[in-house]
Amino acid sequence: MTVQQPSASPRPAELDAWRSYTTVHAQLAAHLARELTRATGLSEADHQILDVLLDAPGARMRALELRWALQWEKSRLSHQIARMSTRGLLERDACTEDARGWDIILTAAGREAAARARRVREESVRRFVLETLGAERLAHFAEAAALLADRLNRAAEEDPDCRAARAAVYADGSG
Amino acid sequence: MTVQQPSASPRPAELDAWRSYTTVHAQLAAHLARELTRATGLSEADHQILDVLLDAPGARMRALELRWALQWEKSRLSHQIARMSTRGLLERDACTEDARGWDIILTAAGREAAARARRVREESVRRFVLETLGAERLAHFAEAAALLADRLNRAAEEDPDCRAARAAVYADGSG
DNA sequence: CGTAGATGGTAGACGTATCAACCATATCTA
DNA sequence: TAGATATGGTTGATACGTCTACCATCTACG
Repeated sequence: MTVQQPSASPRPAELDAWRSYTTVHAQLAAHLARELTRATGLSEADHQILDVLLDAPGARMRALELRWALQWEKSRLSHQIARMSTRGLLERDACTEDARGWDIILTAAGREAAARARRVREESVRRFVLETLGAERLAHFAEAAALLADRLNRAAEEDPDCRAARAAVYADGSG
Repeated sequence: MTVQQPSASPRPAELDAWRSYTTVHAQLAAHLARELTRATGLSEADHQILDVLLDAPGARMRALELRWALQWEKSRLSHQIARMSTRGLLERDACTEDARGWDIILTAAGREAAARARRVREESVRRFVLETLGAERLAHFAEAAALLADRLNRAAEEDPDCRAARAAVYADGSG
């Protein structure tokens, strides 16, 4: 019979699932970012950098390592660090092992902001994500994320021009 | 005994799961956006607008409806529409039902770009997401997204100041 | 050694996202 | 009907992300 639908497209259900998923994800991310900003004055990007540095020995880390941890482009990191250091959250220091590189260090203010931001974010994630999905579903998410990370790494190998996923991705769930 | 770990924090596993998930999601999104841009010259934002309009009757829709569908802030949509109309992808037309509003219409070029972008994106999602996760796991994603959407709507009701999720969210999986 | 290529990081330009302030129209209420 | 308030949309400032080009240093290989 092949009933042709008037104007609606015959979109596969899977793609609709993907679309609704991405929409909700964007909203959730926006909401969490807004909560963070209201509570701490920090942007999402600020928080990500601070949070990684907070766990680094001596609150110090090479820019390169930061890039690996966050999977950011080098230009993005460079700009972000420049902005944050003018705000006194971190400092650059010469890197001994490679004269091209820099060590990034949390200032006292940065350390405090990082700790505060972490608390706020943990609270938000607990309240919005954990409570809603439960630990089990969240674990499924992480599992799926690991699969996708593998896929991205494979793509990066096949197409070296694709910088999206060049280094190993932090998604194996074991730190 | 209480063996205190040297410098590593006692982060709950769930929060690590969340972090690795968000990192991978960001990477995947970046990768898909890059594929789209390379193939069509369109940004992710362009694509989202075009894709919604493509299914609208007459390829015409009120800006307000676009905002609902995409869950964007009005300022964001306004800027984006301004940019896209200078590129000839869409046009504004007076709205008959409310003199404050505007109808947004795809131009011929916009319609073509929208169709092309949709094909490219579907290809990418199929190749990266569907193939990797499988339909079942993706359905779980959509299901989880629906839960999160409910949670966001609830938050929006409780706190009217939170514009993040004011209107109904497209996440019930049934269009 | 010395040169060629790769790599860490920076700089500027441009597109994009958010916030706050604003204008015009709509709606509600006295 | 008039005034108060809410709402659709625009504007400008600012922060953010990406791209391209670039500089300095490192590494390989002659």
